[in-house]
Amino acid sequence: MKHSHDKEREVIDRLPRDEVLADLGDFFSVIGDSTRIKILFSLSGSELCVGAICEILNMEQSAISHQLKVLKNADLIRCRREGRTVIYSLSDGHVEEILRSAYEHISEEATKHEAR
Amino acid sequence: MKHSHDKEREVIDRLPRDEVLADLGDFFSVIGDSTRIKILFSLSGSELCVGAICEILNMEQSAISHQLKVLKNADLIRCRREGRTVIYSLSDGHVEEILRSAYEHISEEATKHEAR
DNA sequence: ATAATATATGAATAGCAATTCAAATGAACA
DNA sequence: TGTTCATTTGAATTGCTATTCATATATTAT
Repeated sequence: MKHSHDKEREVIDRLPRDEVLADLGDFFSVIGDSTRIKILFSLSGSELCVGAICEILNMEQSAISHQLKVLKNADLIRCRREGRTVIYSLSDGHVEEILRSAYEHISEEATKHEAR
Repeated sequence: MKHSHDKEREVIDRLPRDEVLADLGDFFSVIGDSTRIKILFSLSGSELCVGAICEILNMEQSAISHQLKVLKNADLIRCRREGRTVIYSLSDGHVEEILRSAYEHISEEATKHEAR
């Protein structure tokens, strides 16, 4: 007969490595902030300079700059300088895909709740 | 000639509603924690009772219970009682899809960095 | 009813993270 | 060079959150 802890062993064995799990957590916590989510959605479809993002989100420039740095460190966005302005854009399409997928998930949950 | 703020107006107009953005932020911050990520991965493929999750993550029961509650409030997992044990499982396949998609994103980023 | 097992809950603590404020950097221009 | 505009940076503050500890609830067995 199987030992009672065999099942747990198996689960542990097919868990991704700790480093990967930490990276995943980091990734999601970066996009798990409404300010950064807004920035990402703003950048999806159009690159923007810092000042424009400030006006769109109606937030102080310093706050935006700090958050842009977080997004950049996580490789979710990139930037290029053009004269005195710095223009930010999404670094690849993967982020948009994940946002869209989660957006659908949220929408489904919402309709489920409405149905009650 | 177009007013310089027209572009920003357009971006604002096609931004999801504030409530949706907040929900998205909440969703990602729920899965943006390595403990909760581990729980979700553990539950993907096998339902588990609280005690088993504690052993798998090697964490105190109370900490696990608190995090299970967060995941349950976010509708990411559900549970049923069976005798004195409570068995948790993922609430739908959407979560696994998002995890997998992010997992791929992380992996790609990792290889990009190695290539440098 | 009492004990034992499994899980949940509430309060407290400690660490982290978002924003603000003040100052610094970088680029264009007079 | 000095000035202005656009953005970044660092320090300080404030609010949030994960964990721990102690306790409560629920289920089963004696």
